[in-house]
Amino acid sequence: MNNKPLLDYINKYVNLTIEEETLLLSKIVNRNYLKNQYIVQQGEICKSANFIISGCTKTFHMDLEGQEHIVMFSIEDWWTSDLGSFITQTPADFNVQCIENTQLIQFTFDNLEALYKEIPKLERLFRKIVERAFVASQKRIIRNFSLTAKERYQIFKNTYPKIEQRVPQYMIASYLGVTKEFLSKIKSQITQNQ
Amino acid sequence: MNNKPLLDYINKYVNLTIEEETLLLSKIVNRNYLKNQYIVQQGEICKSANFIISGCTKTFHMDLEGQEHIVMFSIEDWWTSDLGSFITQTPADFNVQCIENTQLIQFTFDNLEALYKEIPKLERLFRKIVERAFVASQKRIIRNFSLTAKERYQIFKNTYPKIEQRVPQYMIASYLGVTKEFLSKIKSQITQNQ
DNA sequence: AATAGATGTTAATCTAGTTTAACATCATTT
DNA sequence: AAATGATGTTAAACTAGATTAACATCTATT
Repeated sequence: MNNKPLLDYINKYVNLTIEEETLLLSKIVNRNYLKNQYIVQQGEICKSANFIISGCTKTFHMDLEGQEHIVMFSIEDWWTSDLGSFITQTPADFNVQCIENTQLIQFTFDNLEALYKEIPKLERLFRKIVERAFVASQKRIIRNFSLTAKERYQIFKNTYPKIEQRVPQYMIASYLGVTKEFLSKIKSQITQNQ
Repeated sequence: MNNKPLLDYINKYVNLTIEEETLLLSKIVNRNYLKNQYIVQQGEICKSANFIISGCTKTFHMDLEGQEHIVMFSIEDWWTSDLGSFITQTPADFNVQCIENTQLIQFTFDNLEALYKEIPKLERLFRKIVERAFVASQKRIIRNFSLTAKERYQIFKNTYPKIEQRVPQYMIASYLGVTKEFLSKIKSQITQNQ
């Protein structure tokens, strides 16, 4: 049970007393997933908000043609979930699947609601988490309509160099919203110009 | 000073005492904007969260080529702001401009922070507002990559019939992420098939 | 009522990104 | 070491949507 990364993370936003920490830890579940396992499946209600201790996940939507569209990769010290489904307790639009063996800490919806009542300042913490998720979502929309695929790739590479190393090219293509063939073309264009 | 729509709205999420209502009303500003005036300008820090009493606004990003990309229209009983800029108090990515004369209620960043301290349950209210904004943002991302322009137009028409009547076609094209010429083509395709 | 400016349509040409398909490379299993 | 499957590359033909440009319609102002 390695809960330190979570407590360190929370302490960046709000200060908990020892009693509050103990209460919080009593409401979480530590869980391990194997590579390729699903944490959330599209169509089911997302039952937990998950803080990653180790590993890597992809969050993707599968459209009516059966095509995967990745919206996010998550690694250590990040959250992963279908936050929209979790928040509204309605069927998920996204799948969250492990692309490495992944160890995480889960907050169920009911436990989190109970925690809000007992530790109101967590309301502030989760407001800030949702705010950050919202800002990231908005920035992604802007990038998608105002930049070319090549520009988006370069920003991705600079912003998440660790992730670029860690996940296969065809998943990065899906994240960027292009085919793997076109990403291959972009990469050869970039290496030719330097 | 017509503050009733705001109080009705808030009461759907949290119950305020008379004293809390009075305190809250002391921290807001009522303001009128004329058609074409800007509530937020890209590059400036967004100073207020705005609740619309009457009127209509568009929220758009201007890219490096000078092209407008509308991400949202807002009408009565909705919020309008560059929420990302407001939350983080960093330069706005978006412009918010009135497309009709617009009457709104403004919360400044500092006043809202003060209100959180004095009325902690407002933390819950604004968590929920941000959650809803986040969900809408995610749904828009999914629509943009999994649907064609024609499908997106039909969803827009069904979801916001009032707005479709109220704003010019070229703004709807910008919202959908296509040129006004292509939207015109889509519309003639639709009318031909019925 | 005439002019100007804002909005909408149609049609031809163009392009960023897709599709298909053939082949290359690498790791894992038998 | 051979076979299988997962990943990556290249190139040709194709398409959704953009661009350009000419014209139509509708206001609002003088």
